[in-house]
Amino acid sequence: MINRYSIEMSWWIPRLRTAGFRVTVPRQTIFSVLSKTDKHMSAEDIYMAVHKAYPAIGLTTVYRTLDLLVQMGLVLKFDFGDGKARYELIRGQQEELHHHHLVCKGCGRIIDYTDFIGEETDLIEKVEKELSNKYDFKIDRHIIQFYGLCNECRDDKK
Amino acid sequence: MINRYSIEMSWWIPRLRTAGFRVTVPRQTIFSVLSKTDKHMSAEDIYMAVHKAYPAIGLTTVYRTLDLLVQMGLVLKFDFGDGKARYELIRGQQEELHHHHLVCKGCGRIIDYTDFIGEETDLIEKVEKELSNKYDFKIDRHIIQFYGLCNECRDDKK
DNA sequence: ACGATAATGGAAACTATTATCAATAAGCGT
DNA sequence: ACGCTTATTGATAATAGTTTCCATTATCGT
Repeated sequence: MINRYSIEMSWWIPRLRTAGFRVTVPRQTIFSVLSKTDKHMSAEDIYMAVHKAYPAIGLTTVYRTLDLLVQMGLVLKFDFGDGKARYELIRGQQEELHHHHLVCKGCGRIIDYTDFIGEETDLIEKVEKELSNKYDFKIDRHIIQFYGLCNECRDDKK
Repeated sequence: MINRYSIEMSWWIPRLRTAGFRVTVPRQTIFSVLSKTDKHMSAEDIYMAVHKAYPAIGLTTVYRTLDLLVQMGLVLKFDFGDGKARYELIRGQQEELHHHHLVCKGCGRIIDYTDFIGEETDLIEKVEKELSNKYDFKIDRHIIQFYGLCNECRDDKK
């Protein structure tokens, strides 16, 4: 199995160029890894995946590239309370792709849920508008997360 | 100014005792600091405040005591994305004390808001119930946070 | 193909937090 | 009030994730 994360032209490359950044092998590889998973990978996870295809790419570059992608609004960075950041490619702004997270405190499993997302979004928008006015904030992001124990982790404790 | 965080008998002490824990000077001091602020203090912040009254109390003990208070459900631990945990005493479970957070990514200012808290709580409960069933989770906690820039931090960038 | 300079990689630095362990002190029975 | 048992403490060292430094490399406009 060679080069599972192959490099190809894709929509985000012009965005990099337009913003004045260079299109490099590490950047393309990291983006490719993110685009091919539905997991919530840590920097280390991404580093290891990238490492398989291009062993020369360093962990530092992974961190830098993730920061860049976050700055550019192509990637979301999450904290699920286990001490390491997780990254997720934004695939679109359509409602059906937007989701929030349900996290198991036992095993760290993360579930993307979309149930009630419409209702949540409506309320979020309302609250966001109110808070923006009242506290004179420019709000650009929100977090909704649920924490608990999944069935397996619950059974273990019994 | 002596002993700003003085020690007195309070409601949480029986709870410690009942749970089999000893009531120590560090624990009382740390609790007292938390009970006298509306800030969202980090472990270091708390350590420094505690240090003024009792210089002998170490940072390790602050961390341990905070963990204990979190385990006992007396304190909430938050992460606002700046790499250090923040702690907040739970003052009651009444609706008017429950709140969520609005965080400035510029200066780190944190605003407790209660606007629409009722509506949020209703929706949260509904979603929580649905997710619990669908994914067989026992959910015990949720996070709702808004991130943005406050007026000052926004002006700086212009 | 050339050159300016953005980007990279490895090592060291940094930061928040946790583990170790001998010394201390809370709270029991007396 | 006095010991005694053992939970708790505090200083130090260790850990983990992330960032900084800086000499080397590689992108891309010319």
